Amino acid sequence: MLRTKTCGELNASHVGQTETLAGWVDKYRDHGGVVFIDLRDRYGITQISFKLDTSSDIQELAQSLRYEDVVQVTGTVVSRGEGNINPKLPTGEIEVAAASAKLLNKSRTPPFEPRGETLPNEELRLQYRFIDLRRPPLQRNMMIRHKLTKAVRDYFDGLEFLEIETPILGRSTPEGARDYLVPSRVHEGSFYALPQSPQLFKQILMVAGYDRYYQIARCFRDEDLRADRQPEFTQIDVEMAFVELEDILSTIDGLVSAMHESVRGKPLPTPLPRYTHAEVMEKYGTDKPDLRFELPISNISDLVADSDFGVFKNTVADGNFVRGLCIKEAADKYSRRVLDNDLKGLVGTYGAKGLAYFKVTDGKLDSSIAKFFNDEQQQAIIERMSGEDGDLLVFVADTWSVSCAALAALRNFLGKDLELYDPTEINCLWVLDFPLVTWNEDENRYDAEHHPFCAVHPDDVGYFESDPGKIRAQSYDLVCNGYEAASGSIRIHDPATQQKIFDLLNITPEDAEERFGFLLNALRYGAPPHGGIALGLDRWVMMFTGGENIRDVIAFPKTQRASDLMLGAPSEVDKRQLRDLHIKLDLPEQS
RNA sequence: GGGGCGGUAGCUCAAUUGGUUAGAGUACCGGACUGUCGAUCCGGUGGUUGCGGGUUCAAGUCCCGUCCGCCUCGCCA
Repeated sequence: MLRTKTCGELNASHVGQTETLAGWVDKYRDHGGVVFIDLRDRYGITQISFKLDTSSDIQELAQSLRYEDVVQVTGTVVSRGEGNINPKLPTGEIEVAAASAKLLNKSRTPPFEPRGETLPNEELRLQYRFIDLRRPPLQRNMMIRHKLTKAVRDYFDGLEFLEIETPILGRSTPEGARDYLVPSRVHEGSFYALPQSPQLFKQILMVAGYDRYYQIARCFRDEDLRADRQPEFTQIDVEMAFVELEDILSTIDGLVSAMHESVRGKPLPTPLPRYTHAEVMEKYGTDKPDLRFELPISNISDLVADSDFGVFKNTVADGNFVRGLCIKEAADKYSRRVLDNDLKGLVGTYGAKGLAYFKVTDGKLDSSIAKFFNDEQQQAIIERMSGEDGDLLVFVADTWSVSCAALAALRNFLGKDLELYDPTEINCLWVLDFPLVTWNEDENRYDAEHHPFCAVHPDDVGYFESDPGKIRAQSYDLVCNGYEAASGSIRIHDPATQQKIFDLLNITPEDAEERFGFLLNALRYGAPPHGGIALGLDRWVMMFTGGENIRDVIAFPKTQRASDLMLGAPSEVDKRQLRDLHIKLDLPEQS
């Protein structure tokens, strides 16, 4: 070893010992006769002092050290003594008085310094990811990620789950997200697809008798990116046989609690609260509400159907909805300009045509449109929304889905802007009873809400012919801090029911055989009842680190246009490679 | 595909209504300094203002196009 200790572990108890450290120059302070180097590794920072009269041959080296040089230092651990202690460092009571030192590697002047408080733009950080990753905040994120995955493995190991890997080179299925394709050299003109998830494999593992499976699985989806979405990401993938919905939920309750304990030192209270899909859509306008704060949506459609305010009245008459939020003590928080521009603009991105608002003043509504509502209507609205003087009431009048999307977005904005919650809290809830299918207006057919292998709620089997939109699925989402943090379902385990679903989704038996034949075939050979779930590991790490960006919890993430700025990927390839694959490019004309 | 924000020294930023030689901090280079920890002090180097056009006596600034990064709508079974 080139070191005897790390830069984070020396303290007053080591005084007098001779130790060797190795690390990066985090900071240098050259006083002529004495040079101080803050030596950094991922364990911490230790100050090295070079007294230049003691040994002249290290003088030149000590004074030549610059940011990010890699050095090895041997010396005596000495107490810094009164007045020289640095309380900001865990190692601040001591320093290593260098007796000898060796430059292990000189660094070019780095484009930015890991210790800097102001970060350079993200383009540069991604290009020099190896320097960005030296920053203590990112190192901390990687450590939290490690802790979480270890907690996951320990938890499942304790329950006799097997960790089983599934292929990366798979087969394309037209449903769902766009696939990443890999051309086959051997099979001319054919392509593998990278897995969007190990969904079909894990079901087949159940048929194969591996009744408790998990995997920390890489998944790939060729869709546009977001702050919480990368083209390649990691799922904690779980499947269990001989279980019912309740068993999955309680297993995952335990997992999430164990994850929380591993990072935060204490378990989460379980069982985690449960809501129905209908309930959260009504109350929060989204299937992934952030319940670190309340701020519920109220529906006042019935109260304003007969008002003189045309917008509200006509909306209700068209069978649509007037819904809104009561923002406590916010009457003076947002100016008319902010309401009319910023907040209206916010709901506008979700299709809302306007944002109506009132202040509650002297027990009445106060705004330019208040005159269209009589006393009785005003009182009813205030009462419905539990309004009090000083509150701000805001409304969106639109279709159900637009009012949901707009108010959910507004609610999230307000929660953050008004600091309605503790940002370090981890708040989880289950959302149950999703609809099995949703009507696709464009394609004139039903689409699977979760995926086509999802079992039906036993009470709703009767709706297949009468009203498929009413069928509830045996599916469940785990929502955490407003993110979809896990999603799963009990699966269909007999081919006949599976075909019934395919019929509903307009997938013919021939289509089904073509696309999922291998699964259908497996189901015919003794498939046990089974179900599972997948957790988005990156998002969980992000929540536990308190971050809002998934790139900060992935060692080598991609940009919004899915490129790796460090690697320069994707890249063009050699003509010969294309020839081997029988691929000819047909690129759009460059202007 | 749509909307928004950004790109000026290695880095973080500034630059009035379009007007002198594009500045500051930091880094870097040289010098001074024996107790600093954002060390300090003195001096210096460093610019294709993302790229390409255009308007103008004059463009970092205005116009058109384009590239890159971020946020977002659509998209993500």
